[in-house]
Amino acid sequence: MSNDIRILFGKNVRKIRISMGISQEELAFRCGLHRTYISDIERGTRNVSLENIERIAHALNVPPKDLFDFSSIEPKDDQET
Amino acid sequence: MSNDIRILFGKNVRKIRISMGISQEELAFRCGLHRTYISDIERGTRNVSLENIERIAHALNVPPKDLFDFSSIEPKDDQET
DNA sequence: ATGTGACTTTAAGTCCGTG
DNA sequence: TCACGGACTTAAAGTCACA
Repeated sequence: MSNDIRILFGKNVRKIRISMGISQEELAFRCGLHRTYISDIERGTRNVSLENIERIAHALNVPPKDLFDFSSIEPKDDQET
Repeated sequence: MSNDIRILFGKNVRKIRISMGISQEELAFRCGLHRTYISDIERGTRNVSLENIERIAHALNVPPKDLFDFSSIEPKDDQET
């Protein structure tokens, strides 16, 4: 079910934001984006475009591709229990 | 000058497409997107959003984050004059 | 087989609010 | 501090004709 790149992307944003210890509002401010928009993104309800991906990545101090690293969210079902 | 994520993204799409030996038209078909839209993306004139990023990545048989791996395009010579 | 300007439709992104 | 809705403006999606 890889349909939801929006969901995975949002989870990554949230995870990194939380790890930085900042609020959605603070992240929004650092991105120059709207408070409610960040909320939407984290909940996977928005189809974010390239330039905003970059802005968010920059505000989170990570390269954009880190926001697409879903390995820690969607573990490889490799059956390594 | 990391402003141009559109450019870098487009270059990656093109690079991978070429390496697959397919045309823009063929890629467009595999993505379910329009031929001219792919052309625009590769030239960096479009601000592509998440779902189309995923479609393109899928059509190119790479994970989305590969399209954000700019290391081979923007070599790291940290000479930021 | 691709680049490009123009165009219409759809969704991105803003801003007001409430619980 | 955040989820979420409604209404709004701007930009992305998607298509075309022609170079």
